[in-house]
Amino acid sequence: MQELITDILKRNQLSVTESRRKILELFHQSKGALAHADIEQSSAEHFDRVTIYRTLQTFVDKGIIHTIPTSDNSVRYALCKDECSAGHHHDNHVHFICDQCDTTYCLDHVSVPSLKMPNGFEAKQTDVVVSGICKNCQS
Amino acid sequence: MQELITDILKRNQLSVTESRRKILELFHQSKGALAHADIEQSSAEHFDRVTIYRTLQTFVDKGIIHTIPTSDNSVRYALCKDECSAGHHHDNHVHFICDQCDTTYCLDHVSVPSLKMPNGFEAKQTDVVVSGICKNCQS
DNA sequence: ACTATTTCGCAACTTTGTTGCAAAAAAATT
DNA sequence: AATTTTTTTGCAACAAAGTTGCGAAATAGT
Repeated sequence: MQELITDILKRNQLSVTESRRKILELFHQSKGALAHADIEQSSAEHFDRVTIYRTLQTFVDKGIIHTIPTSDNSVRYALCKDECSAGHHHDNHVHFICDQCDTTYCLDHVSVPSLKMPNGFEAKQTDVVVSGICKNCQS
Repeated sequence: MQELITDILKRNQLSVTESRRKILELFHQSKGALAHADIEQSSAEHFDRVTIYRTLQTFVDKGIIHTIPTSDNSVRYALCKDECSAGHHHDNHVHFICDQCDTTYCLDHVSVPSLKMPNGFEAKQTDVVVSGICKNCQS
């Protein structure tokens, strides 16, 4: 695991620091997306708030993670797939947010349908966020 | 115009106050969605920040406006269509945000496709936000 | 091992959103 | 139309979220 993490950082020309390794590891351990607060409250480790903000921004810039638009407008981040590269995200999959446990999933195998835009509108990116009950919360 | 505004407020059992009339009027004058800051910086009128927050929340509760999920996670509001009622929004249309002028449109005639969820996931609501170039920014 | 560069953590600050409460305005009542 | 009741407003104070500058510390390059 440690080697994978270090490798990802190096591939993206980032200095391998403890904060970056630990935060990236959190993403790899987590099933769903993480918010800034999730990382800050990570009991194992204490990270400075500013360091978290800067690390997340760096990862987004490098295409390691991407932000997920949520209906309650809170910022969440999830790992990108391999196709993403610096400055160029290809996250055309659907996101799912559970109403009960609030976990955010990337549904990699549900792809975004292409929609016909009205005259004059040119679509460049489509974000789809589905909410409902996830597989762990089904009674 | 004033009568329409007053009528909407009365239909929703809201006291007709100056702030509510003016803010609701802003929405009716605007082509796109409005953020809190747009209303606060409305040159014509000065509203207290707190009043704006509370008025927007009231309008959302009554089904007069709805929030739009954006990829940059800023909160925007737009007028609901007639079918919306208190506590029960029916905004299953697609939203469009222009990369250039940042205007947010409700594409009322583009409906949200239904997607097949993976086993165990139960979809309750689907939000679609398309970004690109709007009809006013085409060169 | 030493030097140059990058990153971190602290402090201070800005922006965004919330809560309690007295004053003002709107609605209901007489 | 005047008075009472209810609702809403605006202020202050606070809480949360995010940003910036800068010296100290850690990482990378030689």
